[in-house]
Amino acid sequence: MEKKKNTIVDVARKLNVSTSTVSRALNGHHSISERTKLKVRKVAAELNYSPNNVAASLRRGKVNSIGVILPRINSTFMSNCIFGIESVTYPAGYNLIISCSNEDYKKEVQSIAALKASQVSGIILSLSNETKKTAHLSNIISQNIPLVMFDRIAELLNVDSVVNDDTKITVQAIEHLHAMGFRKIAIFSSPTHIYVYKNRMKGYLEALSSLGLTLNHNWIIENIQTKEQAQHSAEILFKAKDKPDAVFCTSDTIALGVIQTLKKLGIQIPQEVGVIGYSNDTFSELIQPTLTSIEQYPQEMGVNAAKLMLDIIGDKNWSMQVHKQIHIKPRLIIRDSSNRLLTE
Amino acid sequence: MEKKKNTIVDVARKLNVSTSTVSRALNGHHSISERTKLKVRKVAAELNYSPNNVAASLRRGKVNSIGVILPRINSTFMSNCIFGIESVTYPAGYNLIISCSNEDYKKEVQSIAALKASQVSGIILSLSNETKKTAHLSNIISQNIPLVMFDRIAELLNVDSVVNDDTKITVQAIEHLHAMGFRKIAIFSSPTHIYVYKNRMKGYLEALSSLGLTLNHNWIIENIQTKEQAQHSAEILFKAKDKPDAVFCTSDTIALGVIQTLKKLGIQIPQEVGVIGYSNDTFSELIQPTLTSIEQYPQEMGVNAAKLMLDIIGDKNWSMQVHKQIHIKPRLIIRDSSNRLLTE
DNA sequence: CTGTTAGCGCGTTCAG
DNA sequence: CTGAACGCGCTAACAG
Repeated sequence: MEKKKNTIVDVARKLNVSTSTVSRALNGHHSISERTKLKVRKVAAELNYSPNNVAASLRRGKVNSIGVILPRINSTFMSNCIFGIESVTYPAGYNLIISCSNEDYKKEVQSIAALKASQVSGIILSLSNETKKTAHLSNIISQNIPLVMFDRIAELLNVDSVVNDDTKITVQAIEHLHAMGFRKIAIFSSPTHIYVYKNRMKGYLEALSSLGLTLNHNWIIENIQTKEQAQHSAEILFKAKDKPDAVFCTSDTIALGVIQTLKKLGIQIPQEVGVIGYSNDTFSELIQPTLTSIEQYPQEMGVNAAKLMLDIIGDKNWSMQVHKQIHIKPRLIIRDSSNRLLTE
Repeated sequence: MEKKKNTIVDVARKLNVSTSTVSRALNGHHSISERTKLKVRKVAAELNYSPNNVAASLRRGKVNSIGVILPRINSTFMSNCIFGIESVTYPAGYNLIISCSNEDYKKEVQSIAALKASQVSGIILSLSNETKKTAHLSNIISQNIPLVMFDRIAELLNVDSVVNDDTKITVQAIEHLHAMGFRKIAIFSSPTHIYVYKNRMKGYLEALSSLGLTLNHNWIIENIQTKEQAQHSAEILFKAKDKPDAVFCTSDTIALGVIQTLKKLGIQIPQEVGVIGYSNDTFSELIQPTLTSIEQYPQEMGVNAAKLMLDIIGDKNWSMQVHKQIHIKPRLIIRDSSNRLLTE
């Protein structure tokens, strides 16, 4: 019953060859005859032999796994990123060790340490909300462990990364609102110390300035993280005297909250107020009114982050000094919530 | 620059102690004085020493990772399951190696082999659509590698598992339709060779029989996998003479397709036709009409699958002969798409 | 409380 | 084309 697992020694013994021969045969070494390879494979299968990657990794000094640390795992955006990453790393023979920081700085630091201890070939990372220090990342870099960041990157750190052109697409979104006749545009944003939200805010401000729209500080709502917070802030804003006529939101969830509040207050969308979201979540084309949003191509982001990682791992002359940044171009998807032309 | 990583030997040398002392100190062994522990930790930090888990795992004969194989990774249901799993395995000190079978039998088999080679402590699995043979699983079991299945389990295999009471909740859903006055109830189902769909179909048939409703074979649509297929089949069904007055769908995506077709055909929901989905996807409460659906508590399923796994791993006298099955009770969430009382 | 010794399973020299 | 010998970094006996 409780027989021990067969090792390479068992296979070798049964064939009366050395373990080196078995090792080479199973790894497809060219200096082994086809006949021997066949025999070895046959016996290995008979014994239900499965190579011990732990031992192999120790010997090789190299592990076939890549670590991934994400702020969340159960969001449309992030799960599609993972999907993209996996589609590249799996065919390349890498395991994916996934860790979720839960937007918690401490857990992010611990996860980094755990992955480092596991000797992963590299780490793909998107920062948690709470991460403001980056010593844990500098540490990784100084140890020559390949690091690729995506979406929420650490701007000041010199690493390979995959990002959206958040600023540019936000400018485009605001221009679209302007073209639809909206002039009093508010923004509901998640915390702007985070790279992507900082850039969206930047785009908002740039667009307002270049379009000659007045900037009203009461219309800049930051630190919105949940639908409930969005509803709350929207209720206050739209009951005030000085109301905006459009809201640019840095996520679809926020936009959903805004829309729900506007409906509750009996405000017509988009006739009275236009709304734009961000991320193109599944529900955005299903709600009433359908939500104008920004497609970020998360799967593509994952694919590119993984490719970048494989490039680094495979590149013997990889220099810490040179870094690539891949820009994935997002797309503004215009739907009813901002489209006055449809209704007037 | 390219200095080699510090090992336990470097730490020991610097302190003029043995490697065992360092090892024990860092692992919190009780027979080491606090003073020594402190000194060791200090020097380890100075040298930026990070233990090599690969070597430790080889020595211990035990790896601190758990493998997870899922048919998909970017679905609300599955990503919430992962979230639940991670919330249990992380605090217990396990890495999560995630692999996506992409509903492909071959990839599932390969992933099993890869995880086995990685010496994972156990495997948590939900079957791919295409999996009909289970030799790869029997193999795992025969090697005493803990296996926990959830949701789409292999019924004939004797393993620990976490499931919903699909049959019972489906009966309840059909009874609800009956209570709302629907009598001609159709079913749109994904392939019924898969455990969960088989049970939903079973519940449908049981309920029809016990309620004394006539069973019309034209109203049993199987093998629906996508929204488009659902739309197509709904179009045919609702243009036919012999129309049902309600549709029970085995997923929200299918229900969405049905609803879209009904709207297109100008059929009133729920006045003329009632619709029920399955999974309680985010969009189900956001569409028009809001969709009656079944909450499966995916996060709970993940949590329980992970707990089951830790139990097995921790249990020295674990017997292959005894298996637990945890039932997560789903909940019928009644919304407008089936609720005639609201509208009549 | 600490040190010595041995070996986990494999891949890779170096010899033939 | 194949074998012998070594050691990757660590932990667990055993010994003091």
